[in-house]
Amino acid sequence: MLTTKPRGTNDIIPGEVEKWQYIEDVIRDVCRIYGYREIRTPVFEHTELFKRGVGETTDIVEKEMYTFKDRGDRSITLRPEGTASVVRAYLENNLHAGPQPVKLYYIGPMFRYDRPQAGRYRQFHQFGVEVLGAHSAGIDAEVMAMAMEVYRRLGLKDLELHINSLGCPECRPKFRSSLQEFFRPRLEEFCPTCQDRFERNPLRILDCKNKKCRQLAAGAPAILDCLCDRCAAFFEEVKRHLEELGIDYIVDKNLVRGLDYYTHTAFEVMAKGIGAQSSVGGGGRYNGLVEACGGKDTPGIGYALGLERILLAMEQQGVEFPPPWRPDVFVVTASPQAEYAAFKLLAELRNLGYRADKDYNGRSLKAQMKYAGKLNARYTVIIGENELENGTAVVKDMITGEQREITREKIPEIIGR
RNA sequence: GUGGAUAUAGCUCAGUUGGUCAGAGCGCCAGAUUGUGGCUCUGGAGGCCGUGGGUUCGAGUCCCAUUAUCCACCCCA
Repeated sequence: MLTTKPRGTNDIIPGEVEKWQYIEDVIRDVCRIYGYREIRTPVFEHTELFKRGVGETTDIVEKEMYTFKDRGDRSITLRPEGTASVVRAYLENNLHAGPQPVKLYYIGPMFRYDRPQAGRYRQFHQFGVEVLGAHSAGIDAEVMAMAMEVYRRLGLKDLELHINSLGCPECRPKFRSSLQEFFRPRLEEFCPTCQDRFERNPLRILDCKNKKCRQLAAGAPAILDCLCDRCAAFFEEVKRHLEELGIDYIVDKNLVRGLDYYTHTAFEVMAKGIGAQSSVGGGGRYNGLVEACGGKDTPGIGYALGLERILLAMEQQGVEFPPPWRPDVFVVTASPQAEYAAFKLLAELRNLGYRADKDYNGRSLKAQMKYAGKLNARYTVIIGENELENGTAVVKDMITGEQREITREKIPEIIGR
């Protein structure tokens, strides 16, 4: 127990963490270019926020939240996703009082009590963006374009962008009831889950993975056929914007986001070959959410991707990562008397900005060289009794094996930069 | 929450139908005549064979439970 991490969590250790840093760097670059600014919210919130913001009927709220009472008897929940917190922060910090829209992004850990499997963990990491205070097809397309740009820069290929429209509070209820009419005659034949969904959330029956349900739902009315004129026009505009950018998409009428807050655009990005959990990101418009959280009627759209899944996909596709860390210089002592001189030289090299290191385990010269080789040091600088007397050092190129004795001030001339 | 598979040194794994079965490779540490890495050779450290019961004269090797991991369902990132 003492040496075992909690189920579904992961250590990201040196060698691995560099990949994460690389991905995060790419993400932050894209955010800068697109005008999104970072927001950091607490990893835990009042439970009520997620119940409201994510939806009482969702699996997340019903069975996946890490909820506990703190010492003040408040119900606290580790965030299962990012949108609710961002909306809360938008309201609490009066970001709606500034210029609109507000374009935000976040990167950080999320928590869901789920059974772990490939690409799914109890603590996982998401990058997400939220745009509050804008309702236009252009911004919807921008969010999707930005997501695709992140994937592109990371070198991911063969991704599919699925899009759909969920309508608005005007046309959704009509669609909902026509769906129910369609399902009602053969309701008993659906899986228990879908029967349960029938009243609470008939839209979700559309993306049930159960074969039988899929067959039964085959001829179901499509939301796209039930959209009101304004919603239909908006969806066309979104598609037109994507086309202008040359972004391929697949209209997927079975793509749904279950909650009432979700409106209009919904999208999801799929990757093959990373296991059953093939979604590497998804998002959509939520024009009802801010109001549901106690604010004024404010349009919003967001998107999130899972860093673990991105990493899986990158590794599966054989994407090259930047080379790992290595010292520029490794300072070696050829005699115990040289210890202080070596220690001081090390400090000087670091002051000059070199990635420099030395041995601290009292190793022999040979072992120090071996160690430097293991660390993949570019150069070694050796100081022994001779060099102490002469005020010099031996600089050795660890790739060519060449070495020469020079005065210590000239070391930068040899090793460059 | 449901189902399947797996659990032997830091890592990847061997261990036959229960009776020297506690091993190999890699990694780690140290040497190969006294100031030098990457190749080679030699040696060393390191395992309560996931944990707890049971069967047996005797169990990594069979049975049960438990925990963890992996994969899938559900759902999602």
